[in-house]
Amino acid sequence: MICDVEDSLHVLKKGCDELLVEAQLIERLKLGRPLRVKAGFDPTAPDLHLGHTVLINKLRHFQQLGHKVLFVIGDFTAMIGDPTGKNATRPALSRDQVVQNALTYQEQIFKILDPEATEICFNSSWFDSLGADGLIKLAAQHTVARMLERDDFSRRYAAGQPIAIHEFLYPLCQGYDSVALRSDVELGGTDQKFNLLVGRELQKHYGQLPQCLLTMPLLEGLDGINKMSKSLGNYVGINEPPREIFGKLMSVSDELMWRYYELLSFRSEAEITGLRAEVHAGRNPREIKILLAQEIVTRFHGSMAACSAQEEFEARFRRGVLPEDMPAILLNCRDELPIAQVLKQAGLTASTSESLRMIEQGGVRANGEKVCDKTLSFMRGDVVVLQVGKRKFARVTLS
RNA sequence: GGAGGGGUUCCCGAGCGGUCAAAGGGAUCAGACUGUAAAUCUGACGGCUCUGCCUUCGAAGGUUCGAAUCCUUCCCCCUCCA
Repeated sequence: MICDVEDSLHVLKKGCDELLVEAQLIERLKLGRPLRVKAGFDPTAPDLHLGHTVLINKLRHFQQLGHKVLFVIGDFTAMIGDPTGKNATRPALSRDQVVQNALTYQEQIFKILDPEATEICFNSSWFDSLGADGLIKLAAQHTVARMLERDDFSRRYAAGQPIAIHEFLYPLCQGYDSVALRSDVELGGTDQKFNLLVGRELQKHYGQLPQCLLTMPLLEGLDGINKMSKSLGNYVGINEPPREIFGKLMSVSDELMWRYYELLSFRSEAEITGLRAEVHAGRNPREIKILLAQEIVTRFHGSMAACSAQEEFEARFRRGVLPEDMPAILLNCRDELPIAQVLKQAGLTASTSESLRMIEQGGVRANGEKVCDKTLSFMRGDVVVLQVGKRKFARVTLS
């Protein structure tokens, strides 16, 4: 199972941003035992998105080399929230919610990871018993000056933005996870480097061999600028319906597509280089994007789903065909209801004002016909297929 | 504890008594075009019983014919000094 050290290292370093400290990792690989590879996830957002999978794919590499994955669910640290400039303490999740979210995680990560070589841990299990005195001892292991080295803190400090004291606890607690788990390696995004390093420091303080760290590049979201995150709404969730995943991936810019290939595709570097060459030679990037969308949908939903997602995409956006399964909405009305109301009540627009705007802009269709008359009304008993923009549909029945 | 600066519509950010539902940018949405939910261009972007009405500029009061803009109190943030 445990392969040649040099080969292992090559696989593990592929696509990674930084490996610290390489020499130490080599030493550990030479020990020939399965390494304890840690990665932490925040249970407040149980829906994993493609950004998370960059890391999970790397965990998979470790498993393929015979190592053990410690999948940490940060139910304790979630109360703090990783400092991101928002100084609001997140509400504590109930035990039930955390367990529920953890189950969702499992279901999702085991589409990539091997359950046999994965241990799921909740960090509340060691923090609950740490106590206030333990926390103070932990906090005594680090200084404010060191803490302010973190770029996020230093930037905010310099810009005169608030930093709440509890935010300092996050790196400490994440670091303490490594102590509690005696991790050999910790993975994280590049934005996690500071936290991962704190783990190393703390392990030394607690008399352990410091973990090695491996950072992975952050995946840009659909906008191509910010990192993929749920709160920014630029994400592709792996539990989303196949057609959504497919469509979102198709909406990525031609340039960003290559980034996604690098970080998400299981294709070899050679294959990807080949595809690039083809586009360079004149092949339509659209086709290459379809390949990517198919690969990703297949990974999470199977190849059947990928095929039908593609068919539907082509039908809808190239040929303008209405989708087969659109939400059926039943609205009550006394005798007649103006179209602006119908659109709002059917959830196709957020407000009547928006309905009217959409009509003005020519974005509304009723039974396939463009609606130009804002005063159009539907009568009780009418059944109408309404469309707003290219992506929102509903079959509305008035009763 | 003292002194000063600041809180504006989803975000950033102008406005500093009327012409302000509030410049500009970003995000978003719609349309055109296309190679796609790419790119580009155009437009929209508080709500409503929509040629008018209602609510919004940290909160509550007040001055005024009229306030995001002036005053008072309160809440919150930042900087410097202690």
